Amino acid sequence: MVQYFRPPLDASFAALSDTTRRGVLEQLGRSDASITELAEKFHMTLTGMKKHVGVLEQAGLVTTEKVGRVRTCKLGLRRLEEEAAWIERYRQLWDARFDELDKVVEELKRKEKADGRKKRK
Amino acid sequence: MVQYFRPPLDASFAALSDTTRRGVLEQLGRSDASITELAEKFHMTLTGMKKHVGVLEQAGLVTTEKVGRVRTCKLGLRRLEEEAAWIERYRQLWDARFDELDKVVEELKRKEKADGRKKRK
DNA sequence: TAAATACTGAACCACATGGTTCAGTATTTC
DNA sequence: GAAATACTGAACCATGTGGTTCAGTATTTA
Repeated sequence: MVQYFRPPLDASFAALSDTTRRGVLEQLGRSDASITELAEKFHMTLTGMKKHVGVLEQAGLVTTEKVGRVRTCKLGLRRLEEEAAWIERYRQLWDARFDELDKVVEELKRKEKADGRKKRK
Repeated sequence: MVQYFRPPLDASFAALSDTTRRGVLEQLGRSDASITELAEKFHMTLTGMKKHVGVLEQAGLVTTEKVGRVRTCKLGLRRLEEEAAWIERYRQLWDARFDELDKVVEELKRKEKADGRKKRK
């Protein structure tokens, strides 16, 4: 819970690596909610949900405000831009890498053919 | 390390939540590498790197093959499509949500003005 | 065949995670 | 003012994480 400092991408990807927390984000995308409401929706104790919200808050994905006895949770400022960008970059790398491998395979096939011809000659 | 079963998004986001592992993916995007090579590049013991590769492998992000005494690591089949899609969907939710809030704020401002006029009347 | 290389598995460490219960405190509500 | 509500913090639990060391095994190389 303390999590003194983690690179932001580490923290947000870690926050996203739990089904419940992704669900909470989706829920908050539809409407703000109190800890109690979230705990009920996700079949969990208040304390348990509070911890999840804490993780999301640390990652900048959620902000909360307590008014009276109710703490209301909303989406935070982080819009997953860096995360989307990292993944996009990776996908480009991946595509390039597999294209390259395809070329190598093609090259091998061509050589094989040439070899076959040589041998047959 | 065992990780019997985790929803795929859980596993891949968890795999991405570590700087070293993201680095390994970027490296493998440039060229395949042995465990030893990766361990050196990331200043870590062989055993330590082997664990990271294990996590990436479980998440489908890396595949490995051992030939002789060398285990070679390459990018796996998972291209982060579901991950990109989840994040994209979230960003749309986020935008919609904040547009909505903007409207609410506008509405409040308009009412305030109207109230002001009433009181002054 | 001896030595070097490359990995592997077990065991350990400190700390994080995802949950719980229990015992509060602060705020409403009746 | 008593009771209900909403949260909070501490403590606990089992398991996971990110690393290590140490003691192997298997494969090359000289």
